[in-house]
Amino acid sequence: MNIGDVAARSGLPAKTIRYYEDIGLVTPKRSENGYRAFAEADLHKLAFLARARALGFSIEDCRALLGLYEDDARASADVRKLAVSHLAEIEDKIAQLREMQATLQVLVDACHGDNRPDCPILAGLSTTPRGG
Amino acid sequence: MNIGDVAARSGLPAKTIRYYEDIGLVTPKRSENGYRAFAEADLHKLAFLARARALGFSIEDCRALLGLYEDDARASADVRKLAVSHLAEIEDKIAQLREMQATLQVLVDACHGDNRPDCPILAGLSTTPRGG
DNA sequence: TCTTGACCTTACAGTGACTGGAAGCCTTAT
DNA sequence: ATAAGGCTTCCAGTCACTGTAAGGTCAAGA
Repeated sequence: MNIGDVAARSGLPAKTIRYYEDIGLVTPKRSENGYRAFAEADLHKLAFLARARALGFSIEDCRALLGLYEDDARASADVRKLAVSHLAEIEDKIAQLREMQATLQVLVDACHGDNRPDCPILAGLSTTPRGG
Repeated sequence: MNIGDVAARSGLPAKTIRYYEDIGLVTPKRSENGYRAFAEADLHKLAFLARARALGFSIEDCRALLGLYEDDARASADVRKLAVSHLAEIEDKIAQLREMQATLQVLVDACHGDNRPDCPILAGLSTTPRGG
Protein backbone atom coordinates (compact mmCIF):
# COMPACT_ATOMS: atom_id res chain seq x y z
CA MET A 1 0.00 0.00 0.00
CA ASN A 2 1.10 3.53 -0.74
CA ILE A 3 0.63 6.31 1.75
CA GLY A 4 -2.57 7.51 0.09
CA ASP A 5 -4.18 4.12 0.58
CA VAL A 6 -3.35 3.87 4.27
CA ALA A 7 -4.40 7.46 4.71
CA ALA A 8 -7.82 6.65 3.27
CA ARG A 9 -8.14 3.44 5.26
CA SER A 10 -6.86 4.76 8.60
CA GLY A 11 -8.53 8.14 8.38
CA LEU A 12 -5.21 9.86 9.07
CA PRO A 13 -3.86 12.50 6.68
CA ALA A 14 -0.80 11.40 4.71
CA LYS A 15 1.08 14.28 6.29
CA THR A 16 0.36 12.91 9.74
CA ILE A 17 1.47 9.43 8.75
CA ARG A 18 4.80 10.80 7.54
CA TYR A 19 5.09 12.64 10.80
CA TYR A 20 4.41 9.44 12.72
CA GLU A 21 7.21 7.79 10.80
CA ASP A 22 9.51 10.73 11.61
CA ILE A 23 8.95 10.26 15.32
CA GLY A 24 9.24 6.50 15.08
CA LEU A 25 5.68 5.36 15.67
CA VAL A 26 5.59 3.40 12.42
CA THR A 27 8.43 2.17 10.24
CA PRO A 28 7.06 1.18 6.85
CA LYS A 29 9.38 -0.43 4.34
CA ARG A 30 10.30 1.34 1.16
CA SER A 31 9.63 0.31 -2.41
CA GLU A 32 12.42 0.50 -4.95
CA ASN A 33 11.07 3.82 -6.18
CA GLY A 34 11.44 5.29 -2.69
CA TYR A 35 7.73 5.22 -1.91
CA ARG A 36 6.68 4.02 1.54
CA ALA A 37 5.31 0.49 1.28
CA PHE A 38 2.83 -0.14 4.08
CA ALA A 39 1.93 -3.64 5.22
CA GLU A 40 -1.40 -4.56 6.79
CA ALA A 41 0.34 -4.51 10.17
CA ASP A 42 1.35 -0.89 9.58
CA LEU A 43 -2.20 0.03 8.70
CA HIS A 44 -3.41 -1.71 11.84
CA LYS A 45 -0.94 0.27 13.92
CA LEU A 46 -2.00 3.51 12.32
CA ALA A 47 -5.65 2.79 12.96
CA PHE A 48 -4.76 2.00 16.57
CA LEU A 49 -2.98 5.34 16.80
CA ALA A 50 -5.88 7.15 15.20
CA ARG A 51 -8.27 5.75 17.79
CA ALA A 52 -5.96 6.43 20.72
CA ARG A 53 -5.44 9.99 19.52
CA ALA A 54 -9.19 10.41 19.10
CA LEU A 55 -9.52 9.48 22.77
CA GLY A 56 -7.13 12.29 23.55
CA PHE A 57 -4.05 10.27 24.45
CA SER A 58 -0.83 12.18 23.87
CA ILE A 59 1.66 10.93 21.33
CA GLU A 60 3.90 9.67 24.13
CA ASP A 61 0.96 7.85 25.69
CA CYS A 62 0.24 6.37 22.28
CA ARG A 63 3.81 5.23 22.01
CA ALA A 64 3.50 3.53 25.39
CA LEU A 65 0.14 2.00 24.48
CA LEU A 66 1.56 0.64 21.23
CA GLY A 67 4.44 -0.83 23.18
CA LEU A 68 2.06 -2.54 25.55
CA TYR A 69 -0.12 -3.65 22.68
CA GLU A 70 2.80 -5.39 21.06
CA ASP A 71 4.08 -6.90 24.27
CA ASP A 72 2.41 -10.27 24.78
CA ALA A 73 3.64 -10.33 28.36
CA ARG A 74 2.13 -6.98 29.32
CA ALA A 75 0.14 -6.56 32.51
CA SER A 76 -3.29 -5.15 31.85
CA ALA A 77 -2.75 -3.11 35.02
CA ASP A 78 -0.17 -1.02 33.14
CA VAL A 79 -2.62 -0.23 30.39
CA ARG A 80 -5.35 0.53 32.87
CA LYS A 81 -3.08 2.85 34.82
CA LEU A 82 -2.35 4.88 31.70
CA ALA A 83 -6.02 5.05 30.84
CA VAL A 84 -7.11 6.00 34.34
CA SER A 85 -4.55 8.75 34.49
CA HIS A 86 -5.72 10.04 31.14
CA LEU A 87 -9.32 9.90 32.32
CA ALA A 88 -8.34 12.10 35.24
CA GLU A 89 -6.80 14.60 32.85
CA ILE A 90 -9.96 14.63 30.81
CA GLU A 91 -12.03 15.23 33.91
CA ASP A 92 -9.76 18.09 34.95
CA LYS A 93 -10.13 19.69 31.57
CA ILE A 94 -13.89 19.32 31.66
CA ALA A 95 -13.98 20.91 35.10
CA GLN A 96 -11.85 23.83 33.92
CA LEU A 97 -13.99 24.34 30.87
CA ARG A 98 -17.13 24.22 32.93
CA GLU A 99 -15.78 26.96 35.16
CA MET A 100 -15.00 29.10 32.14
CA GLN A 101 -18.42 28.36 30.75
CA ALA A 102 -20.21 29.27 33.97
CA THR A 103 -18.35 32.55 34.39
CA LEU A 104 -18.75 33.52 30.78
CA GLN A 105 -22.40 32.57 30.69
CA VAL A 106 -23.14 34.91 33.58
CA LEU A 107 -21.45 37.76 31.76
CA VAL A 108 -23.16 37.00 28.47
CA ASP A 109 -26.54 36.79 30.15
CA ALA A 110 -25.97 40.16 31.76
CA CYS A 111 -25.07 41.85 28.48
CA HIS A 112 -27.93 43.38 26.55
CA GLY A 113 -25.92 43.19 23.33
CA ASP A 114 -27.18 46.26 21.50
CA ASN A 115 -25.37 49.22 20.02
CA ARG A 116 -24.76 50.96 23.33
CA PRO A 117 -21.22 50.79 24.73
CA ASP A 118 -22.24 49.75 28.25
CA CYS A 119 -21.10 46.13 28.60
CA PRO A 120 -21.00 43.85 31.64
CA ILE A 121 -18.67 41.46 29.81
CA LEU A 122 -15.93 44.05 29.51
CA ALA A 123 -16.70 45.25 33.03
CA GLY A 124 -16.25 41.70 34.28
CA LEU A 125 -12.95 41.35 32.47
CA SER A 126 -11.63 44.68 33.73
CA THR A 127 -12.16 44.10 37.42
CA THR A 128 -11.06 41.47 39.88
CA PRO A 129 -13.59 38.67 39.87
CA ARG A 130 -15.61 38.60 43.05
CA GLY A 131 -14.14 35.50 44.57
CA GLY A 132 -16.36 35.45 47.68
CA MET B 1 6.82 49.69 37.92
CA ASN B 2 9.34 47.15 36.71
CA ILE B 3 8.27 43.95 35.05
CA GLY B 4 8.58 41.97 38.29
CA ASP B 5 6.06 44.22 39.99
CA VAL B 6 3.45 43.96 37.27
CA ALA B 7 4.07 40.24 37.08
CA ALA B 8 3.31 39.91 40.79
CA ARG B 9 0.28 42.20 40.59
CA SER B 10 -1.20 40.80 37.38
CA GLY B 11 -0.44 37.17 38.09
CA LEU B 12 1.25 36.82 34.70
CA PRO B 13 4.83 35.54 34.43
CA ALA B 14 7.34 38.18 33.39
CA LYS B 15 8.12 36.04 30.35
CA THR B 16 4.52 36.23 29.26
CA ILE B 17 4.40 39.98 29.70
CA ARG B 18 7.47 40.37 27.49
CA TYR B 19 5.78 38.14 24.97
CA TYR B 20 2.66 40.28 25.10
CA GLU B 21 4.80 43.29 24.36
CA ASP B 22 6.42 41.46 21.44
CA ILE B 23 3.05 40.83 19.86
CA GLY B 24 1.83 44.34 20.56
CA LEU B 25 -0.73 43.76 23.30
CA VAL B 26 0.98 46.19 25.64
CA THR B 27 3.53 48.91 24.92
CA PRO B 28 5.16 49.99 28.16
CA LYS B 29 7.59 52.90 28.13
CA ARG B 30 11.24 52.37 28.87
CA SER B 31 13.34 53.79 31.64
CA GLU B 32 16.76 55.24 30.85
CA ASN B 33 18.40 52.00 31.91
CA GLY B 34 16.40 50.11 29.31
CA TYR B 35 14.02 48.52 31.79
CA ARG B 36 10.33 48.44 30.93
CA ALA B 37 8.46 51.11 32.90
CA PHE B 38 4.85 50.07 33.37
CA ALA B 39 2.12 52.56 34.17
CA GLU B 40 -1.03 51.69 36.10
CA ALA B 41 -2.87 51.60 32.79
CA ASP B 42 -0.46 48.91 31.53
CA LEU B 43 -1.05 46.87 34.65
CA HIS B 44 -4.77 47.23 34.19
CA LYS B 45 -4.48 46.01 30.61
CA LEU B 46 -2.39 43.04 31.66
CA ALA B 47 -4.88 42.09 34.36
CA PHE B 48 -7.62 42.34 31.74
CA LEU B 49 -5.63 40.03 29.49
CA ALA B 50 -4.98 37.60 32.31
CA ARG B 51 -8.70 37.32 33.01
CA ALA B 52 -9.67 36.99 29.37
CA ARG B 53 -7.03 34.29 28.88
CA ALA B 54 -8.27 32.52 32.00
CA LEU B 55 -11.68 32.40 30.35
CA GLY B 56 -10.05 30.69 27.40
CA PHE B 57 -10.16 33.52 24.88
CA SER B 58 -7.43 33.24 22.25
CA ILE B 59 -4.80 35.92 22.01
CA GLU B 60 -6.49 37.32 18.91
CA ASP B 61 -9.81 37.41 20.73
CA CYS B 62 -8.06 39.19 23.57
CA ARG B 63 -6.67 41.70 21.14
CA ALA B 64 -10.16 42.35 19.82
CA LEU B 65 -11.61 42.55 23.34
CA LEU B 66 -8.94 45.03 24.37
CA GLY B 67 -9.73 47.09 21.29
CA LEU B 68 -13.41 47.12 22.18
CA TYR B 69 -12.59 47.86 25.80
CA GLU B 70 -10.67 50.94 24.80
CA ASP B 71 -13.24 52.10 22.28
CA ASP B 72 -15.76 54.30 24.05
CA ALA B 73 -18.05 54.07 21.04
CA ARG B 74 -18.14 50.28 20.95
CA ALA B 75 -21.42 48.40 20.62
CA SER B 76 -21.90 45.90 23.42
CA ALA B 77 -23.33 43.61 20.74
CA ASP B 78 -19.83 43.21 19.30
CA VAL B 79 -18.44 42.14 22.64
CA ARG B 80 -21.36 39.82 23.23
CA LYS B 81 -20.92 38.24 19.83
CA LEU B 82 -17.31 37.39 20.59
CA ALA B 83 -18.23 35.98 23.95
CA VAL B 84 -21.13 33.93 22.62
CA SER B 85 -18.96 32.46 19.90
CA HIS B 86 -16.32 31.58 22.47
CA LEU B 87 -18.97 30.02 24.67
CA ALA B 88 -19.95 27.82 21.75
CA GLU B 89 -16.33 26.71 21.35
CA ILE B 90 -16.16 25.88 25.03
CA GLU B 91 -19.33 23.86 24.78
CA ASP B 92 -17.97 22.00 21.76
CA LYS B 93 -14.82 21.14 23.64
CA ILE B 94 -16.76 19.96 26.64
CA ALA B 95 -18.91 17.77 24.42
CA GLN B 96 -15.84 16.26 22.76
CA LEU B 97 -14.19 15.60 26.10
CA ARG B 98 -17.33 14.02 27.44
CA GLU B 99 -17.39 11.66 24.50
CA MET B 100 -13.79 10.68 25.12
CA GLN B 101 -14.55 10.29 28.78
CA ALA B 102 -17.55 8.06 28.16
CA THR B 103 -15.72 5.80 25.73
CA LEU B 104 -12.66 5.53 27.88
CA GLN B 105 -14.65 4.95 31.05
CA VAL B 106 -16.34 1.95 29.47
CA LEU B 107 -12.98 0.49 28.53
CA VAL B 108 -11.46 1.17 31.93
CA ASP B 109 -14.42 -0.37 33.70
CA ALA B 110 -14.09 -3.48 31.57
CA CYS B 111 -10.40 -3.90 32.37
CA HIS B 112 -9.58 -6.01 35.39
CA GLY B 113 -6.17 -4.33 35.68
CA ASP B 114 -4.07 -7.14 37.03
CA ASN B 115 -0.88 -8.75 35.79
CA ARG B 116 -2.51 -10.78 33.05
CA PRO B 117 -2.06 -9.50 29.49
CA ASP B 118 -5.71 -9.74 28.51
CA CYS B 119 -6.93 -6.15 28.19
CA PRO B 120 -10.22 -4.73 26.89
CA ILE B 121 -8.67 -1.27 26.62
CA LEU B 122 -6.12 -2.42 24.05
CA ALA B 123 -8.79 -4.52 22.40
CA GLY B 124 -11.01 -1.47 22.12
CA LEU B 125 -8.18 0.56 20.60
CA SER B 126 -7.26 -2.13 18.13
CA THR B 127 -10.66 -2.60 16.53
CA THR B 128 -13.15 -0.35 14.86
CA PRO B 129 -15.42 1.10 17.51
CA ARG B 130 -18.91 -0.31 17.31
CA GLY B 131 -20.68 2.77 16.09
CA GLY B 132 -24.25 1.44 16.44
C1' DT C 1 35.29 49.88 46.86
C1' DC C 2 34.16 45.39 45.97
C1' DT C 3 31.15 41.78 45.85
C1' DT C 4 27.04 39.27 46.06
C1' DG C 5 22.57 38.44 44.62
C1' DA C 6 18.39 39.76 42.73
C1' DC C 7 16.57 41.86 39.00
C1' DC C 8 16.53 43.32 34.29
C1' DT C 9 17.80 42.95 29.05
C1' DT C 10 17.97 40.39 24.36
C1' DA C 11 18.02 36.50 21.34
C1' DC C 12 17.40 31.92 20.16
C1' DA C 13 15.56 27.27 20.71
C1' DG C 14 12.02 24.08 22.19
C1' DT C 15 7.23 22.54 23.27
C1' DG C 16 2.94 19.36 20.92
C1' DA C 17 1.08 17.64 17.10
C1' DC C 18 0.67 18.63 13.30
C1' DT C 19 -0.07 21.62 8.71
C1' DG C 20 1.25 24.22 4.54
C1' DG C 21 4.11 25.04 0.79
C1' DA C 22 7.95 24.64 -2.45
C1' DA C 23 10.63 21.96 -5.52
C1' DG C 24 11.16 17.95 -7.73
C1' DC C 25 10.68 12.71 -8.95
C1' DC C 26 7.34 8.73 -10.32
C1' DT C 27 3.24 6.69 -12.44
C1' DT C 28 -0.72 6.37 -15.21
C1' DA C 29 -3.72 7.78 -18.81
C1' DT C 30 -4.42 10.00 -23.00
C1' DA D 1 4.80 13.58 -25.36
C1' DT D 2 2.38 15.50 -21.95
C1' DA D 3 -0.63 16.39 -18.27
C1' DA D 4 -2.57 15.10 -13.89
C1' DG D 5 -2.07 13.22 -9.76
C1' DG D 6 0.64 10.93 -6.25
C1' DC D 7 4.88 10.45 -4.13
C1' DT D 8 9.44 12.36 -2.03
C1' DT D 9 12.17 15.69 1.11
C1' DC D 10 12.86 19.82 3.57
C1' DC D 11 11.75 24.06 5.69
C1' DA D 12 8.63 27.18 7.84
C1' DG D 13 4.49 28.23 10.41
C1' DT D 14 0.90 27.37 13.96
C1' DC D 15 -0.37 28.74 19.33
C1' DA D 16 1.00 30.65 23.47
C1' DC D 17 4.17 30.44 25.75
C1' DT D 18 8.65 28.49 28.35
C1' DG D 19 13.61 27.57 28.97
C1' DT D 20 18.22 28.90 28.60
C1' DA D 21 22.34 31.54 27.73
C1' DA D 22 24.92 35.59 28.00
C1' DG D 23 25.11 39.75 29.72
C1' DG D 24 23.76 44.70 31.87
C1' DT D 25 21.83 47.16 36.32
C1' DC D 26 20.87 48.04 41.03
C1' DA D 27 20.69 47.90 46.18
C1' DA D 28 22.74 46.14 50.30
C1' DG D 29 26.46 44.67 53.04
C1' DA D 30 31.68 43.88 54.33
